[in-house]
Amino acid sequence: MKKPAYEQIQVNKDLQSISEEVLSYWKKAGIIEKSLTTSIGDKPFTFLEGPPTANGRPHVGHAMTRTVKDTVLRYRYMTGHAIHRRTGGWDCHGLPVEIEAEKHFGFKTKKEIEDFGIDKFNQYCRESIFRYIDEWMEADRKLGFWVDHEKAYVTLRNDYIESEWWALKTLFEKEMLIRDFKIVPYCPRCETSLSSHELSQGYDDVKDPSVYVKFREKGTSNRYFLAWTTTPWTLPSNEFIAVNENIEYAVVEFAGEEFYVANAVVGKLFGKDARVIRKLAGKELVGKLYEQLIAYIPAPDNTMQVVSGDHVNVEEGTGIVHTAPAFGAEDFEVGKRYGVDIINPVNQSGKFADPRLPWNGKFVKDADTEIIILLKKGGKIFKSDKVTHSYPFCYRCGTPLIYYPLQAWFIKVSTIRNLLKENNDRINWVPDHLKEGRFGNFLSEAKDWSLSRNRYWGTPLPVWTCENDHMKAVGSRDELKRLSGSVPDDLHRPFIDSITFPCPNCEKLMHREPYVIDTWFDSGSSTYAAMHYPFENKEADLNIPISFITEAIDQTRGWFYTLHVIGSLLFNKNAYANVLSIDHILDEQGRKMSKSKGNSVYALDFLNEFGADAARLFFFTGIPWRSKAIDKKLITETSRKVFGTLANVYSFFASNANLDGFSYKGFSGSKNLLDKWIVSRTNSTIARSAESMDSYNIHVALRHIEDLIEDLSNFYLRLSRRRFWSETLTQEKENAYSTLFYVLNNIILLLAPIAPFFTEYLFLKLNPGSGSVHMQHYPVSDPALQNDVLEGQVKIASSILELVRRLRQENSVKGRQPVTEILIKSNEGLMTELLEAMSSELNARKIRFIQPEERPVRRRMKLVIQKAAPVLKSKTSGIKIAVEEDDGKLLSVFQENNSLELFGETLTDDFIEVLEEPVEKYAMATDSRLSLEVFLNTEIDEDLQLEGMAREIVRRIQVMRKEQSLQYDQEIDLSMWGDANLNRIVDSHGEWIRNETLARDISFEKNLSAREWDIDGDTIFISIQPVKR
RNA sequence: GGGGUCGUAGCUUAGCAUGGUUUGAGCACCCGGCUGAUAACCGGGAGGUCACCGGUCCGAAUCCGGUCGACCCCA
Repeated sequence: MKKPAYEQIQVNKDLQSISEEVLSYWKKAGIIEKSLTTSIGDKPFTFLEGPPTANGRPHVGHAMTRTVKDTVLRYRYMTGHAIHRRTGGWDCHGLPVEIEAEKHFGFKTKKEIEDFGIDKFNQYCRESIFRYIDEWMEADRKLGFWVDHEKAYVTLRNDYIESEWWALKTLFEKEMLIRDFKIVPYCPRCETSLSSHELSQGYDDVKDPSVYVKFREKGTSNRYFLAWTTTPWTLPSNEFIAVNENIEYAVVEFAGEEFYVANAVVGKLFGKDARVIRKLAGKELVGKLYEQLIAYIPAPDNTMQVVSGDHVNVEEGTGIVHTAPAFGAEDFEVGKRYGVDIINPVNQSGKFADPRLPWNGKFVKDADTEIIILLKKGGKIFKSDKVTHSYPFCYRCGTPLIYYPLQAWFIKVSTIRNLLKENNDRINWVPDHLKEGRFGNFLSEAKDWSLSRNRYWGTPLPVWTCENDHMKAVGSRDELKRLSGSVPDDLHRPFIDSITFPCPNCEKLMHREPYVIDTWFDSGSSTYAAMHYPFENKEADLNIPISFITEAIDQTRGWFYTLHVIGSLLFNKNAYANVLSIDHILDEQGRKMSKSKGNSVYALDFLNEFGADAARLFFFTGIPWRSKAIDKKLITETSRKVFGTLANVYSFFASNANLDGFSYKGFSGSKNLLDKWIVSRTNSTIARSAESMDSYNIHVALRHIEDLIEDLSNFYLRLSRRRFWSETLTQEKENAYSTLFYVLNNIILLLAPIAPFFTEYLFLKLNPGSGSVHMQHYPVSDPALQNDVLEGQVKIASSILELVRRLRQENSVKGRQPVTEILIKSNEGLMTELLEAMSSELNARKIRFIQPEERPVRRRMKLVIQKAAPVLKSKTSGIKIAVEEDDGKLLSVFQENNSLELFGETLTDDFIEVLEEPVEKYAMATDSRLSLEVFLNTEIDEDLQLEGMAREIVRRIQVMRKEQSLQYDQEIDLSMWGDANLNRIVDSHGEWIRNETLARDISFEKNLSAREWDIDGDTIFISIQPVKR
């Protein structure tokens, strides 16, 4: 026997085993390598992987971003793009890694780390960051994420670090990288400052003291400046109080004392008892002096005065702001402006470290209460309370942050805001509101980037200084070697720390500034550092702007931002051209996933449960940039709908094609109208799908493809089935096969970027030995094959079918029972051929399009009782009878005059409604949208009934054939007997029955192997015997 | 406090840019049917103040303003 061309499949095979089968095929055939190293076109397209850190397990959100990346890349491959930089990347440095290491060793302070040894500590960090690398790889494999992991960039490599050194030196020489004293958000536990993006991740609501403090005006006995603070521990460091020159202030007498406050808050603070003595402008307060509040540490010269500050407002507090230059950015600026010494009794662990203070040694926040009690005793508190407000915490260790003066290195991002905005104009944001919204606003307010970290595991800052404070930035290993004579094998701390060299200016020994840099600078450098630019590769090889990046929404202020800043600074252009930002996946209850809640779903578990293709489909169900909850039912349902249907269609195709010995040799068109239609639908879907994919609306593409699958299965195939059953392989049947193949194959191609496993599986069944679906060209729509008129016609046709089905249902006329007549009223006619294609479904002797006036309806009037009765009173029932039993005469009067005189009453259309109902025998259904009306003649005469019975019998025989697993072309001997009028059925429809069931002849001989059937109350025995060949 | 996104049936949602008859689907539910793809499929039913209020307009789910609620970002 000839081997069938199309391998039959198990229709309900689970996706997981399909995946495994495909994975082993890919491996065996080297498909992945081929795809990574070749292309089917040379249009340029560049990708950049946003590097994760592999010290945590990949969860379902990672699976989603990776799916989006993969889908776009597969699509670009299929559209003839040569994809550059299709490699992975791993982010290695940073505080989170160090925190893990500290936990491991049980360290609580930096001193413990240093005593232990930075080399050993960093060695542990280096190992720990790849703790889950195997799980990441396995998840990527199962997900089908095709990137080159072997060429992945790794931010801890010397080459990567060296590129960053080049960048930092470049910035240093442009004076964009500077050292300054600044008040920074600072974690006293980690003993490091935090960048604004790190800061932003740690805000939380917290209860803090809310204290109104009385600063006594110098030279008065009872007049005070009233200031508000939530950080009492900063009060010993108070040096100024600030007012806004443009605000109106008042002097208020209250409980025997006088207070300066903003006029706007008088009522809020003092209630009705307040007596305003006088009002004055903020300007008049500036320069007034006051007495030091807490005098353990003497006030420096030039302090304890009222100063002016634009940041002061009346929305919170009193309009008078306590100013401690050591602990606030704006406060620090004031101190700088007045050139005063700073009172900073707090050490870098966040503890008071001044023996003059009674609370010396305490953590600042723990000293709050003691300070408040002290002030209360001194009568220096007006009011003390608690307030809940949002306060920053260390996003890793949870310690409350403090603002603290540190020497630090900055990139002066605030000076290039305009450049950042200009470059942003060149970026295509998806969704586009981010461009001007969240991202754009952030750029407009870009802050200087605090780059340095007093930590260990990170890219070392390549700046050396000498005791005369000369500075030297080093931009490469070679340069370092020239300067110092040696370069360590590992550029990390502590090895780099011991490298010194004489100052080019003063010959004094230069030491490296002891910092590592913000890890966000690492990942933001991937555009060039991943390629060891400029030491290897030219700028053109970097392909900046990168064509496409995508990550989750949180990267708007993270990686998207740092890439953009660095791209603007170093290359004066946008780092990427298209960026897709997706939202998070929530748990089944719609809650955010988090470690602390323990509700995280891990990528591998998710993939194992549903299969990669189902998971991937789910990621593109709904809008990717809107968060969505995991919905198990939805996942299985969508997957069944798409893959189950395609498997069924394929199975139908394969079994019939094999029977006929059909094999596909290209699509050359078909004259059959349904063929033309599904081909048209295919081509319009291709066009829509490609357009959506090009604009990164992958979910829209998927929706179009799903619609096509629905049309193929539930309309095209349903109506075309009979064409595949004819005896021999005619040209007409050949066309049907090649059409079905063409459509199915195109659907597989369209779906390939989204569901790589299942499509590969079916593609290879359809095209044995053809390598891989993922290396085919994405379909291109042919406008010549699109036919909008035809698509519109089929919409009407399918609506007619639905209406007829409904009518049959409502009138208990089975689908198999032929009817005499179906009448259709439609504004638009229907092509005859289309009608013919539908005829077996419609199952009517006659189908006729009619004019509006031919509609078999009768009009009659109805009295609207609710409205009429109150007016007509006792005449109501008489009029009701007259109107409703009208034989048409009254109606024609009413239609002519729009009113009717009856029993001395005038009935207008307020009271009378004209109804239409089908005349006897007919049932009516309408589709108002397409303005269709369908009438079904429900009268079944004996002749029709016999035919219906014949059909019922045929169906039973087909079931028996199937139960006996007969081949479709197996002939049978048939015998039947029972109480139905079998003789007459066989007389009139025997020939047809024999044809349909491949029965050689029909007998009425009783036979023990017969099966008993009940058909609408009649009992019939049927027996079939395969004919031996 | 500022900014952004969103609010349509029990759930998931389409439609909204370019306003136009009764806001479409799918799931779930109930009723019925089909059976040479069959753990598939079809028909019907019930379920909507399109968050609320106001404005523009002949006409608003759609445009404008405000309110409320959810989520996110910033301070």
